[in-house]
Amino acid sequence: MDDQTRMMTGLTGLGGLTQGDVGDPDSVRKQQSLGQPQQDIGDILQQIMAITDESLDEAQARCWPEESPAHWGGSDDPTEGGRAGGGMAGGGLPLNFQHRKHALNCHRMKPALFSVLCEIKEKTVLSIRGVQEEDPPDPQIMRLDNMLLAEGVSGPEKGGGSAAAAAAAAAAGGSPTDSSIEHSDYRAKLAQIRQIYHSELEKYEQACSEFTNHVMNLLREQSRTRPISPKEIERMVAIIHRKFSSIQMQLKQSTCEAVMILRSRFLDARRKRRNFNKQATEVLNEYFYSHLSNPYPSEEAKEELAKKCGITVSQVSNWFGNKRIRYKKNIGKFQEEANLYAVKTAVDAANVSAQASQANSPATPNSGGYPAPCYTPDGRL
DNA sequence: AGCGATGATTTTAC
DNA sequence: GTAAAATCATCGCT
Repeated sequence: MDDQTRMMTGLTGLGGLTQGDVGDPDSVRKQQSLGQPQQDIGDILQQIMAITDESLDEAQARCWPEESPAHWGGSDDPTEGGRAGGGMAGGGLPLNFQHRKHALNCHRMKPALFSVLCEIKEKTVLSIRGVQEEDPPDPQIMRLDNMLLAEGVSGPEKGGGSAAAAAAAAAAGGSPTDSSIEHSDYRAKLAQIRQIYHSELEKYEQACSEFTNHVMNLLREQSRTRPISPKEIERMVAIIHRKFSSIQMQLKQSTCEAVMILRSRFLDARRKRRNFNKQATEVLNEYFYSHLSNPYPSEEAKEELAKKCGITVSQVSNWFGNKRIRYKKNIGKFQEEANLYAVKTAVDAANVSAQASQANSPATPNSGGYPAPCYTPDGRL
C-alpha cells in the first residue's frame, strides 16, 4: 500500500483542485457533487507529482483521520485486497470509500492514467535502485556450491564425495580395519549433514516461492487499484530472491563449516595416530641402521618394508623422513639404538658366515651421507 | 597433568 | 617431484 492507491482514490473526478485540496476527502466530495467537467490530463499529472512528495502517513492522516491503515484496499494482505471491491461493504469501510473505489475502477480515464503513472514510476522511484539490478553470480556462493559439491553434500545422491574422501583417507594410511570403521562413521555423519542441508534447502525454496507467490498475488491484486507495471513485479520478485539467497548462503556456509569440522575430526590421520607395532619399528630400524650411509630406500625397498610392517608405502616414507632428520639432529641420542641394531644385523650376518672378527660392522659400508654412530668397524665402542 | 616420543602434515629449498 | 625442516597432534609413560 502506498501513496499511489491514495492518489488514485483521490483522483476520481478531480477537477479544479488546488494542491492543498488534493487528498482532502471533503474537497473531493465537494468536487464530485458539483460534477465539474474532466480536467486536463496535464494538470492532473502535475497534481499527482505534487502528491508523491507527501509521506504516506501524513497523507493518510489527512485522508482517513479516524481509520486504521488496515482498512485500505491496498493493504498488504491480498485476501483483504480481494474483498475490498465490495465484500467489505457494511463491514467497516465507509460507504464513500466504496463509492470512490467503484468510481475509480469504472472511470474511462483509468487505463490511460495507469499507464502514464506506471511510466512515471519507472522513470523516478524504480530507476534509482534499478542501477545494480542484474546480479552477477555471487563468487562467495559459487565457492560454497563448489565445495558442497566436492564434499558430496549437494549434487547426486550416490555420494561420490564421501567415497573420494574415504579413498583419500585410505591413501593417507591407517590399518584397513580401523579406517573402514572410521569411514562408515564418517559417511553416516556426512549423510546426516547432507540430509539436514537438503531439508533446510527445501524449506528455504518453499518459503521463497510461497513468499514470491504471495507478493505477486498481492501486487496483481493491487494492480487493479493502483498502477503497477509488470516490470515492477518482476523487480520485486528479484529483490525477494536476492534476500532469500542471502539466507541460502548462510545455510551453505554453516553446512560447509560442519563438513570441515567433520573432516578434520575423522579424516585427519594425525588425530587417530597409532604407533607402529614393535615388530614394524624393528624392521624399519634394521633397514635404517644397516643403510646408514644412504638411508633412502628405493620404491621397491619401501614396498617391501611396507609389506613386512603392515603399513603403507607413504608411511614408510614418512618414517624414513622423520628418522633421518631426527637421527641427524641428535646422533648422540640414537647412538645406543644404532649400536643395538648394528649388533643385531651383524649377528644375523654372523649366523651365515660365522666370521666373528667383523661382527660389529654395519652391513653396508658407511660412505658419507649420515654420520656413523660412535663405534669403529673393528668393534671398539 | 606433564613431557618426551612419534607419526603425519605443512613449509621450504632445490 | 623429492627431501629437509618445521610444526602439529596424539600416544604412552611417569
